[in-house]
Amino acid sequence: MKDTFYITTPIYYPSRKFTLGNCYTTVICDAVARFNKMEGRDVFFLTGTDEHGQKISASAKAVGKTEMEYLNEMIDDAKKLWAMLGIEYDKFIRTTDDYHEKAVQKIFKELYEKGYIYKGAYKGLYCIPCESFWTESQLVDGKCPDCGREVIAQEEEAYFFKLSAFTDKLLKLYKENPEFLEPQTRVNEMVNNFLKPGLSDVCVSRTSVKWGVKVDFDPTHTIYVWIDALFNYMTALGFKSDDDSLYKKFWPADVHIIGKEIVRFHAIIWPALLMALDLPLPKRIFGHGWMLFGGDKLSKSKQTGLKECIDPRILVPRYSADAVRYILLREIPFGSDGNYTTEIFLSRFNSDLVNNYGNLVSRTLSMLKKYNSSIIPARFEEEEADKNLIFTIDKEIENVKKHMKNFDVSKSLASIFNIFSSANKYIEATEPFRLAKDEGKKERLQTVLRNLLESIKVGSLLLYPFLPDCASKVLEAFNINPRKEGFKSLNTNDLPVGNTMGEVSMLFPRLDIEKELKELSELT
RNA sequence: CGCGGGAUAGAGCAGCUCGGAAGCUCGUCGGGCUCAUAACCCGAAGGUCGUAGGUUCAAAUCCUACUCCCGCAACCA
Repeated sequence: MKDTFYITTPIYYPSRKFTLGNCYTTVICDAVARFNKMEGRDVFFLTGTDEHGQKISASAKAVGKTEMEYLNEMIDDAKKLWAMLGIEYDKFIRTTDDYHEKAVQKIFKELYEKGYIYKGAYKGLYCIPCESFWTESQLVDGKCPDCGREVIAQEEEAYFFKLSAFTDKLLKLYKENPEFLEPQTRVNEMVNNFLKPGLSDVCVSRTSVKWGVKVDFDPTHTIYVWIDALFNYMTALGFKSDDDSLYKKFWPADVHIIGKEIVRFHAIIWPALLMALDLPLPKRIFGHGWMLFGGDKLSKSKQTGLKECIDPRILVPRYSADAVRYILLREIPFGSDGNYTTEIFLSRFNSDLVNNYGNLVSRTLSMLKKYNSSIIPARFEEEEADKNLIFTIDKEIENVKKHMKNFDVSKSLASIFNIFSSANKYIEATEPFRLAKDEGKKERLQTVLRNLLESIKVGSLLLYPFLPDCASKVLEAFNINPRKEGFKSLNTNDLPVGNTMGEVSMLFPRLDIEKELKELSELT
């Protein structure tokens, strides 16, 4: 039986249109999912939306729509966005899906029956006109952050989950499984901030929130976010439904990729809930950093008023999905934050995609056509420069595999582009354009061309999970279908001698950065 | 003394675990090449490695104190 690989994005909250930040997480997952498919695993890639809670009701109301009308439009937009970016998910779960709601009710009841959920009182600061509870820190000048009116201390009946019972078990989990939560710095944060002081029980139902899943044995209560949202990772596979074959096949998840702001819920509440039900825990949780825009996190409320044009709905049609995927995957270092500006985006586009990769493909195929009628040549005697190139390629293949085990997409891309860069240097070292002028150097010329083709083939295969469109285009010229063949040709010596190479049209057009900056600023 | 991360060339970063001649990418300047999308290759300039002390033959790296920036701080999606 094939290895399985189950990977998830968080379920995003559609209270506003999705941002480049949401795209970041999703594109990482897509690249990791595709990479694992290429390595031959049976992959299941889940994404979706968290559709309950007060804010959804409020957002719907603000535009004069019912919750479902509003949500359907948002989800439609989200799915279009994922299609635009080439996201190939296997399932899109919505927490308003019928099967999910039913499963959540069963899970809630089971936790209650096992004694992990009990009834208590939720105390908070309440704004009567907004019907919302706020915490001390959320208040603006001591008033409701939404409407600016006075809040009053109030309490309501609520169910609580006995999170406090899991402090030691979680400490043990982190200690025994250093891979469970990464990067390591997130573990320190969790341990120092939450586990060492001891966990408190968390509120898992509300009577004041109406838009959500009802507690079936106590319908004045709505199940609050934790249990509703976190269990999507299992209900999406049919957990607690009539057909749980996917659940049996894929759970536990190989990795939940999440943003660092929700590490706490995934690394503390989620495993505790699963422990309470004696269910297997996800194998790994990876909390990535943020894409910063001029030093700020792109919160949904800050979308407007930015100088940069950061709307993927504008950037993708203008520069291609691959270009946007590239900047997202390349610019943010492993696990920490990274800066985004339009200049960085455009300059990486030109220097990496156009000059390094695009131009390498273009100059190589042009020489092959001129000097060898586009026919794939054989290798003859190997020289020092050839050995160095092949050595670099073999080394980088291993590096990419190693980095991808740790979800380090940025370093993986750096390794891949090092192959292209080495190939460009190899051209200078071997000067095939000069060899072509000397009849006696025909074999040498063929060897050089062959090595260049192998470099491009290997680099493009590795690149496919990250930039599927341009890589497919190049691989097509080699008559390779990555979807079918995976990494079968991931070596430097299997191109069939005598086959004719296909043509590759320009992969990325060179951009005039000044002009683009000007035009983009006019769009915003 | 709440917790964590950061401060290294004009910009963005690596190096710090296990001290031993300061590195990468982009930008700038000079040169080369001509197969290529004015691209590619080579070279150069540019840094008191946040500040002040300490340990050491030797500190970006270890220790102490301090300054500044960022995130988190419990029901925030």
